[in-house]
Formats: sequence, structure tokens, C-alpha cells
Amino acid sequence: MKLIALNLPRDFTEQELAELFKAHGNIKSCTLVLDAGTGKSKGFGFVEMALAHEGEAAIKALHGSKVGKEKIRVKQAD
DNA sequence: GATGAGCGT
Repeated sequence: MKLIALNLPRDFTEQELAELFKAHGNIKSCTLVLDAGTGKSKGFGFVEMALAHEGEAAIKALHGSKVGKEKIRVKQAD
């Protein structure tokens, strides 16, 4: 279950991304997409959940949730 | 960051 999290705050870290999703399921792996040049977040990242139902739960729980100053969007990536 | 939506070093 691969998830993509959009509209993340620019100061968000991969660590925080992991903590956010770990609260709703077991993370297999997570990736915060960074800009090659600046090293800053591009504002989105991927999270691989161990189980499909955990991914669904994470989407329902986190999609539209307030993170920092923006509401993030969470969708299934694949 | 910025029109909003978006699928990666």
C-alpha cells in the first residue's frame, strides 16, 4: 500500500512524516521528496504501509488534516 | 511554493 502525501509544510521532515503515519499503521518505509538543489522539501512525500487496511485508515485519518499551516492531502499512490 | 494539483533523490 503506497501512499502519497501532498501539500506538506516546507519545513516538514521525513522523520515527522514517519511519526505522522506510524500513529495509524505500520510503516514499511517512507520518503520525503527533497529538492536536489536546495535540499528543501518539495511539499510532498511517499509512505509505504505494511497492510492495505492500515493505509486506508491512514488516508481517512490524515487526508484533510491540519499539519503546520496547511491541510495536507493523502492519497493512494499505487 | 503558491493559480492548484501534484506520483520521488
